[in-house]
This record gives sequence, C-alpha cells and structure tokens, in this order.
Amino acid sequence: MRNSRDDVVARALAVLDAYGLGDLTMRRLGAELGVRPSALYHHFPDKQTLLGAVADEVLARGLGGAPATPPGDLPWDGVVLEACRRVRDALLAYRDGAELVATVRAFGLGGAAALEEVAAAVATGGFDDDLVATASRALLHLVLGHTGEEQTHLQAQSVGAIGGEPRPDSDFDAAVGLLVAGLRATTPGARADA
Amino acid sequence: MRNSRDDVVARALAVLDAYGLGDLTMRRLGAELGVRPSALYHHFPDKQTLLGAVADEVLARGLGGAPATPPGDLPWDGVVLEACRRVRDALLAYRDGAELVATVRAFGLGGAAALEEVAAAVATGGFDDDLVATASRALLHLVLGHTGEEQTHLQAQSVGAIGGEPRPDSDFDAAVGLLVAGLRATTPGARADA
DNA sequence: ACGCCGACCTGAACGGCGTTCAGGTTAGGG
DNA sequence: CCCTAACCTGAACGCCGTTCAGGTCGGCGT
Repeated sequence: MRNSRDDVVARALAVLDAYGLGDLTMRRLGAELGVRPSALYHHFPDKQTLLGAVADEVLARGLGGAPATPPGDLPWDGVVLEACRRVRDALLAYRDGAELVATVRAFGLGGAAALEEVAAAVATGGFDDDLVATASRALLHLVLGHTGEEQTHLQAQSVGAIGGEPRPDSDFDAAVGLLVAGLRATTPGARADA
Repeated sequence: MRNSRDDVVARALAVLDAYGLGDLTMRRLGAELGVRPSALYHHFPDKQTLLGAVADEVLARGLGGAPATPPGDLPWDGVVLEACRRVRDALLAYRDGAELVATVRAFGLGGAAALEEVAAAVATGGFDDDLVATASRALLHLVLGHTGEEQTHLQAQSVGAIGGEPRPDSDFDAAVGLLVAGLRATTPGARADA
C-alpha cells in the first residue's frame, strides 16, 4: 500500500490532531503510514517543508475556497473582523494549529494564506497600500498570538491542569476591534478612495 | 572551577547571542562551562526552566530596573509607545530574543516582565481594568510578532541570504500606533478617571 | 507480451538531543 | 578537623532528523 504526498499530509494532520505538534515526528508519522521514516523523504526534502504543507492544508480547509469577502454587503470593518475570526477558527480546528502556522511562517515555508485572508479584508476599506500591509501584518500577529495562547490554555485544561477560567470569546473580538478602531480613526488622507 | 546558577544563566546568554536559540543546547552550554551536561540539572530541573531564567534575564537587562513610567510627563499614549519600544529593544539586544520570550511565555515559565511593562504603561491612560488587560496583551502579541519577524530577517540577511530590504523602523511604530489610536478612540465611559 | 522506468520503499547507520542516576569530589562552616 | 551540602562525573537510555545504497513493483511504450 504505497502512499502519495497527499496521503502523507492527511495522515500528518490526523497525527497532529491526536498527539500534538510535539509528537508529530517523522518516525511516528512513518509508523502511522506503515512505512519507515526514511520513506517520507521521498515526498519532502525535510521536516520543515512537510510542516509547511501541513500548515497550508490546515488553512485551506479552514478558510475554504471562498474569497475573503463574501457576497454580503458588510462594512469594511465588519469584513475585517470576520476575516480575523475565520483565520482564528481555522487555527483552532486542529490541535496546535496556531503554533504550527506561526513557526511555519517564521521559516517562510507556508502559511501565506493567513496573511492574504486578512490583507484582502483590510483592502476592502480602501486604504493606502502601505497601510494595508502594516495593518494586516499587525492583525495577523494579534490573531496568531491570541489564538496560540488560547489554544495552549484549552489544551492545558483539557488535560486537567488548571490555569484559571477560559478567556471569553469576546476578548478576541475586543483585541481585533481595538486595532480596527485605530484603523478607522486613521487620517482620511490615507484612504485610497477618499 | 564550580559554577553557580547565575554563571549558568550568564553563559547561556552568551551562547544564545553567539550561536542562536537552536544551538543553545544542554551539551553545548555544558561544554562552554567546562562541565558535563548532567551537571546543569543540579541548577535547573529541565531545559525549559533554564530557558525561562534566560528569558527573564534578557528582559531584566533590557528593561532595566526603572519602572515602566519614567519621571517624564509624557501623555499616556507616549508612555505606551515608549514601553513597547523598550520591550522591542530588549528583545533585539540578544539573538533570537523575541522567539525565546515568546516560547517561554507559552510554557508559562517566565517572560512575565514583558507583559507587566506594557500593562503598566497602558494603565497610565486610566482605562478600565479589563480594557487594560485586553489592550496590553494585544500590544504584547504585536510586539512579539513584529520583533520576531524583524529579528528573523535581520539574522537571515546577516548570513547573506536575501529577502528584500529591511522593514523600516517606522513600521513598528505605525503598528503600535494603530492599536493605540484604537484605544484612544474608545468610549470615554471605559476610562476609570472619567 | 515484454522490458524498462520511475515512484516508492527498506535497512542500517550517523550524530545529536534531553534526561536520569548512582556515586565521586571539594569547599567552608561548626 | 571533620562533615555536610553543593557541585560534578561517567555512563547509559530512548528519542530525534537525516542520508544513502539498494530493493520492489505497477504501468506505459513498444
């Protein structure tokens, strides 16, 4: 029973969800596929690249094929908030999803879809290109940081370890809303459509 | 020549700066101290705890003993921006400083000083406690994310690898300014001193 | 029908990692 | 002067990512 590249990614996703990023190891993934670890190197040059593909798959599944802006006629700030929520939900859908995407992004081997999703939403507001770039990167850092922390705590208390009550959902919206409010308050001169 | 706990942390800082977080290994650190790796376990229960101490030292050195708010009579938003800059500078002072503090914070084994620095500055604005908590966590995520990215690129191009021009310093200020502007635009009802 | 070829995999090894543990050494205070 | 506690050794355990020469086998072209 031979495995394709997609089989490997799919299995990796399953292992990730079941055992966490720390236990997503070449040996374990190989075992799960009924194959020696070295066989994986036929599909990927190294583990980082594999993780990049896994992260991209997480985002692809979570964000769907739909563009950042659904047909709805939301105001731009609503579009941005929804985009951030979609990225967050995509990350929360798999164990250690936020950490995975964050590290993969640091190595530049994937996770680009996350930034694109947010950037497209911000661009809806008709801001200057530089401002779109700055704001969407800032928003993504916020989303990754917040969601990573949230996910860590969720995992910690699902194992039984304590750590206080779960941060309410509204805190995410508040954090994003704070940055969006700053964007709204930006001098109209920076608006491309002004 | 026996080593104290502080010796170990100091050496770890030197190794971090010289070789990076990935090469800050128990074996290497031991060798650098003229000691077997197992000797380090007399001072720290495990590597994570050691890294926690190292991160705390990075922050302690970078933030100095001074409180978040210097004697200057800056407006609250100036205080916040300066606090964020101080945290950023502290992280940039050691190789992989941002990544170190981020991971240590995720494990809850240190790095608390970073959040405190920002929170104290935000509190200067006289906001509601919940808002202070939300805003300072958001700001810290921004600082950690932005600085981590910046540091990665700095390191990449110091090795010779390309990756485009270095992001201007002003981008950090702009990102932080965006969130501060959102804070400023917040309903006055949330101000504790209103 | 046959042979080839490329995709996929094996088996074994290499060097490195964090961590454990029983026991040795040594400096400094009573 | 001795004893205690801090510090360290030496050796091992089980894991990790990665390399490489070579084996197997399905499907395509002839």
